[in-house]
Amino acid sequence: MEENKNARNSGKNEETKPSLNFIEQIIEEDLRQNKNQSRVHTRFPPEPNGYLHIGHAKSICLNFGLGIKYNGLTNLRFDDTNPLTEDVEYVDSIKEDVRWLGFDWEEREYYASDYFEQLYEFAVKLIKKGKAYVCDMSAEEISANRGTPTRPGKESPFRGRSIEENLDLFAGMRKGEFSDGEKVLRARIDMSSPNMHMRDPVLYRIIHAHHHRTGNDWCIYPTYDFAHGQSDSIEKITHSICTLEFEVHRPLYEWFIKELEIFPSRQIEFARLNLSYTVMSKRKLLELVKKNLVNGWDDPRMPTICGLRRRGYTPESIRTFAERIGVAKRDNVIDVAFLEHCIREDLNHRASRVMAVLNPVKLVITNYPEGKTEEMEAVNNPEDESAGKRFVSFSREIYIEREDFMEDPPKKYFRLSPGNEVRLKYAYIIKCEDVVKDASGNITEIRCTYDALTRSGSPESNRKVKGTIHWVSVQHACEAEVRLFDRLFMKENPEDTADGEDFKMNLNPDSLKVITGYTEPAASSPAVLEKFQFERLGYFCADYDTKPGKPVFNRTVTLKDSWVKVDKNSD
RNA sequence: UGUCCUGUGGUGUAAUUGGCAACACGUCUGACUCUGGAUCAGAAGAGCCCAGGUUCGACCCCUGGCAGGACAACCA
Repeated sequence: MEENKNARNSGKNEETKPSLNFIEQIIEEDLRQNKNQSRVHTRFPPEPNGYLHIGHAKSICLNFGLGIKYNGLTNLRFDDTNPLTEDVEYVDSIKEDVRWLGFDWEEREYYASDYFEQLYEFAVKLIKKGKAYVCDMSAEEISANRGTPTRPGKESPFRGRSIEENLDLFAGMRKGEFSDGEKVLRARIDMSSPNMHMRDPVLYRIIHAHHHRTGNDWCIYPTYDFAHGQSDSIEKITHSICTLEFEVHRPLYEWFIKELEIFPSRQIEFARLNLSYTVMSKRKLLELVKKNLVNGWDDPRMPTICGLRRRGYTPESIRTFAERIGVAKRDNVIDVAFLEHCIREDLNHRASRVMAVLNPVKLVITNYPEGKTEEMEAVNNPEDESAGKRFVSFSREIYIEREDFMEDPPKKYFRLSPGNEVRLKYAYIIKCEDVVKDASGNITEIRCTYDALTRSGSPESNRKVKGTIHWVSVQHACEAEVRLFDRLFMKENPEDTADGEDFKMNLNPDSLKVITGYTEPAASSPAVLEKFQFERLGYFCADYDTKPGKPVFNRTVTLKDSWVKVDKNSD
């Protein structure tokens, strides 16, 4: 007993080996057995019919991460088998996003459409083996005859066609002798299989449409089931990783490998990412875009990669996020707070600090000489000395946040209030002497005095005051448009709607607030996507809409704020 | 009422593959602080879906339940 405990403890202290997720365990077992000549080859296989989102990022990081970890390769393959929904616009954005995330597929950019000829030959092979047939039933008829999960289906009357006839008909399909929907090629498996996907699945359908890569070369297109696994085989993918909903397809995936006698890629399924307060389905995201409920795919409130990028997320933060959420087979919902934690953690180390006042109220230091200006030394990043220092101009009139002043403060309020002292960051300790209000009682000006001995850095500046607040000199302030984002949905699970209601009911009406704020000059002409921490407020990054002299900032995330809790508790 | 998958603190992921549960986020204390940030120290929180069984011993094995999810596009 004692010995066991000691052994365990010492083992823990020596090296806590990062535990392997179940996919890594499978791979390492395969490696141990020297499968595939100990080769690891994965692929990321998006369909170019939409923009990538954070859920895809999980898959990208997983697939490319495995390739890197096991010294293998990872392909980028576009699963472009449906000309009706796909477009080059999407392949371009997908490539950009994968690259931005920091992954490199080198020369291995593949397309399922590149394999159309070979896939066609595979189909012919199946026909010749008597394992596929041309069926003349309509989609509705096929569906009606497929049965239900609990009831077996009925065999197609065309199931018994001769190999010759099937070959001839299939060739005719390719040649364009039939119209859309007139015929399909089906696998001949088992109409009474308990697995719906084994009930003579459709392999090819007729679609007279222009394909973004093959143009009008084809009018028959393979279905997912007949394209995906075979593409894996063609590329000699060792581990074909996909999400859970394809689990029931695996028997079919393996059936094709067996019947076609092709490279046995191994399909492994994992649970897709769900994020609280977020919808992740392409269909729903598309709907938000189409109905202008957001401003496009790259709206900073969107969970798309391009949206997160515009919001101010870094590739590193998304990668560590993807790594830390882990991979398993059980359904999961990750708290967005965790994503936010990852970006804060990253930005904390790399974002330059700057002072900005977003909800300004003027403050006049009555005993400070008019016209005088001082240059206050400020640290660019306390977490990174190499970020250096800068000077911030200080003068008699400054802006502070309205929230940093209260006429009737609660007990634990550390900020400015009548008769109270507070430090102006990098400057002086001031004391509130008076408040000026307009006719309706709104505070228009706060009047203070300063203690000249307390200038930051000076020998006698060490007097302690409870609060430190940020400020911007009125005379030196730079105007900026600032976009404050909040979560897009008010409900933790936006798809959980009362009967008949739509997920859009749960949209947060206040997810975007646009204001004008003041920053110090250091943030007056940011590069696009340049990141800052506005002291005490949060992380912000320059939006694409930034013009010379007209900065636009997006709030990436607020800083953690333990005051809101204190405030709430003091009610 | 078919087949397949899943079921560990609030959330997510672990447990050297049978030795009474760890890490992260979150929460709560306290220290420190010219960001009520960061950092540091610490605490609470699951007894592993349930019931049997095997075993000296089970989160890990067996049996039976229960719960959740996936599957009935010529989408992927």
